Amino acid sequence: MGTRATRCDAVAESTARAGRSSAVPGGAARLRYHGPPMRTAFRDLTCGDPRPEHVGRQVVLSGWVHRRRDLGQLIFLDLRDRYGISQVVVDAKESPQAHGVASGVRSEFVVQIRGTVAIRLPGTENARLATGEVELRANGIEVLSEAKTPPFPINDPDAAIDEPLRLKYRYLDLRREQMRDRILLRSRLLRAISEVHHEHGFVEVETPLLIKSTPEGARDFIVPSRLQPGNVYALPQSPQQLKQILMVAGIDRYFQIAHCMRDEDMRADRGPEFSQLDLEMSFVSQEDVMAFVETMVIEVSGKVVPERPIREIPFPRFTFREAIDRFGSDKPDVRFGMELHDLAAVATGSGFRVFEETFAADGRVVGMAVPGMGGTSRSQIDELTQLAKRAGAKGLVHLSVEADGSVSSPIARFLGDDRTRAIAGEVGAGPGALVLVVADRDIHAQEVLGHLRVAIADRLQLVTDRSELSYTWVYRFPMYQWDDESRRWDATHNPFSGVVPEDEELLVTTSGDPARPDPADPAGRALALQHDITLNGWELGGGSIRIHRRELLERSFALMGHSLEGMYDKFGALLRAFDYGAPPHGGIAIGIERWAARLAQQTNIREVTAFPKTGAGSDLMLEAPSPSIRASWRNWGSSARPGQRPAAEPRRFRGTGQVEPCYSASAWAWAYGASEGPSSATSSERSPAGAPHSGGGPPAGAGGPS
RNA sequence: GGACCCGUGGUGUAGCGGCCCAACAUGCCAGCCUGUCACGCUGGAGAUCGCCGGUUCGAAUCCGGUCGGGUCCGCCA
Repeated sequence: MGTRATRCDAVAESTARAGRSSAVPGGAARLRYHGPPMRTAFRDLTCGDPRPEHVGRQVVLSGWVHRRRDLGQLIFLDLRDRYGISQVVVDAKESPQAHGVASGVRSEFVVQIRGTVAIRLPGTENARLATGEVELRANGIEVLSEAKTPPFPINDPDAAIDEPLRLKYRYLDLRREQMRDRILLRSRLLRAISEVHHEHGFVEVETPLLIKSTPEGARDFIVPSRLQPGNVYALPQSPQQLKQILMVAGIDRYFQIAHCMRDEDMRADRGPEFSQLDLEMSFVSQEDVMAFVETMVIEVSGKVVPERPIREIPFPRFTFREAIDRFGSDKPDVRFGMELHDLAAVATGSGFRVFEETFAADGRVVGMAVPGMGGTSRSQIDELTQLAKRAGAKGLVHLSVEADGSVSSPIARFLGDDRTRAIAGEVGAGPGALVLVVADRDIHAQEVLGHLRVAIADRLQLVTDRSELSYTWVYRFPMYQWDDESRRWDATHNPFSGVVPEDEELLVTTSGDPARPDPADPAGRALALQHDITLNGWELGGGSIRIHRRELLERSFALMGHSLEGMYDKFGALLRAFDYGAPPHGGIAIGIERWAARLAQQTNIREVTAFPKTGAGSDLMLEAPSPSIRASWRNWGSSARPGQRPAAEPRRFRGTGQVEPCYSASAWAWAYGASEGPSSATSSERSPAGAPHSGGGPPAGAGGPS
C-alpha cells in the first residue's frame, strides 16, 4: 500500500519524539502530547507543539483561525486545533503573499501556514499559552476552508450561550475549549476503564441492540421487524439478562461499555440513551464484587483525573436504612454535615397534632440543624417551605436558636419551651442555628429533609473542596416495596437480585399466593444483596449478587404476583440457561455520563455528551426524530398498520425556519399496541447512570407520553 | 401528566404600560495602524422584542393560549 512508507516515517518520528520527551522524566514534558505522530500531509506539527526546541525550523501548521489581530502591515493570527494554540506573525515585508491572504482571513477559517518557528521578542511572551515562548513567522498561507461567522463565539470560554443554539451547532460548540476538554476526559475515562478491566482479567463482550421487549420496567424503544411483519424488537434498557447468561456460558468476568435506551422523561442526570459500564463476575460474594469495583474505581479515577483526591478510602459504606436516616437519601453526599436526627424521643406526646398524627400512622418526625441560619427571614423560611413542598412535604416546621441559647418557634406555644429546647438539643443545634423539622411517613420524611439538606448546602456552599471525589457505597436495600396502588410487591432493584443469607428463610417459608399479594407478607422485609455506588451525591450505578437458584427465584416472582409461565414468557432464555449449571454471580452497572460529568465537575450529563438530546428527546442538530419513517410503514406489516396514522406534526423552530417533527401519542399507542400485552419483570440493572428508567410501567398498550 | 423559570439586533444582556420605529457590550462590515495576544482608534450596517389572540387611547412591557429550551415532581433504580 502507498501508505506503508508514510506510516514507517510516522513511527520513526514518534520514537524520536518520545525519546526527547522522556529526557525530562515526570517533568512538564509529561503534560505534552507524545503519542502517535500528528505529522500529516497537511502539517508538520500540531498547533500545540511549537516550543523553543523547534526554533529555526521551517514547519507547516494547519488549523482554525482562533483570532486575528490586524495591526496594518503586521497581522497576528492565533491558530487553533485540538492540541492547542500557536501565534502566527504575518509581516507584510517578510511575505506579501501571506500578508495578502491574512488580511482576508476571518474567524474559523481553516488555513495552512508555512513559516519559521522563532523565539518571541523579549517581553512579548505569553505565559497563558503552552506555545507562548515562540511564534511562527509566516512565509506562506493557504485558505483550506472559508467559514461563515459562527452563531456564537468559539473563542470566548466564558460566553453564556443559548442551549438550543449549542445543540443545533454542536460541531461549533465542541470546538470550544471546555467542551473539547470534557470530550477528551470522557475518552480518557473509557480508555482507563478498558485498561483496568483487561488488567484484571475481564473479557469484553458486545451484546446485541435488537433484543426482546420486556414491557415492565422502563418503556422500551421499539424497532419493527421487516422480515417478520407485526413483530418488534426492543432496544436494550441494559444487557442485564445477557450478561447473566454470559456467566452461565463460563465467561467468568465480563465487562462492556453498553449502550442503553429507555423511553422515559429526562433529567439533568439521565437521558433517553446512555452508556453504562456493565460488568459481571462469577463465583463471587458481594464483598468480592464491591472490592473489585472499589479498586477499579480508584484506579480509573487516578488515571483520568490524577489531580483530584479521593476523599475517603476505603469508600464509606452505608446500609440503605442508615443512608436514609442520616442523610435522607440513598445517594448521600457526605462532604458536609447537617445530618438528620430522629425526634421520636422528644416529640412523642407533645400534643402537637401534626406530630401526634404522624406517630399514630407509624410515621417519622425528623429534624436537622442548619448552623448560622438562625436569623433567617420570614421570606427565606417561606422559600424553604416551598422547596419542601415541592419535594413532597405537607409542611415544614422551624425553630431558631438565638445567640443566647434560647429557642423560638411558631410552634413553641404548642410544644412548650422545654420540648422546643429538647428538639434543638436532639439535632445538635447550637446558638445561631436554624432547626428544620418534617413529619411524614417513614423514608418520605427523611427524603424531604434530605432534599433540603442538599439544596441548603448548595446555597451556603458548604462543600469547601470541590475537587474532592467522594465515593460511597449504599447496600442492604429492601428486596421489595409494596405498591399500594397496584396492591402488590415490586422489586426494588431487579427481580434477579439475591437476598441476604439471613433473610433467605423469609422467602422460603412464607406461603405467597401469586393471586393474592399480601402487604404483611414477612418476605417483604427481606433485604437484597444489592449495592449502589455514589459519587458526590449522585448515584453512579448499582448492582447485586443475583439469585442463581431456581427455587428462590420462583419464590421471589411469586411474591411479586408473577406466575411461572409469566416468568418464562419474559425471562425464558435466562431461566432455561439456569437449568444448565449457573455459577453464583453478581455485578454492577455504572453510568458513564454521570461518572464523566462528576469527574469534569459538571452537573448535567449533556456537558459530557457529544451529541445530546433535549428534554423532549429531539436532536436539534440532526433534526431527529423525523417524519421520514412514515415511508417505512408499509414494511412493518399489515398487522402493525396503525388505525390512525401517527401524525408527525411539523413544528416550527425558533430562529431556524426548520421543520421539527414529533410523534403524537397515537404513534406510541400504535407502536406498543403492536407488541403483546402487559407482562412482568424488568431486565434492567438498577439505576445505571446516564439515563435510567424503569419499573411498574404502564401496560404495553398504554405506553407513551400522553 | 404536573409545577416553576427563560425567550428583545448574529451572540449575551438592559428596558417590564406612553419618555423605546428599543439601550449596552460583544460580534459583523469599512477605513487607519509594524509587537499584538479580549490589540487600539474612527465610522457604519443590523431587532416590528418566539408565535397567535386579548385588555387598553396606547403593549417588548399586562392577560390567555401556543411553540421552543431549562430545572424539578410524577416517571425512571
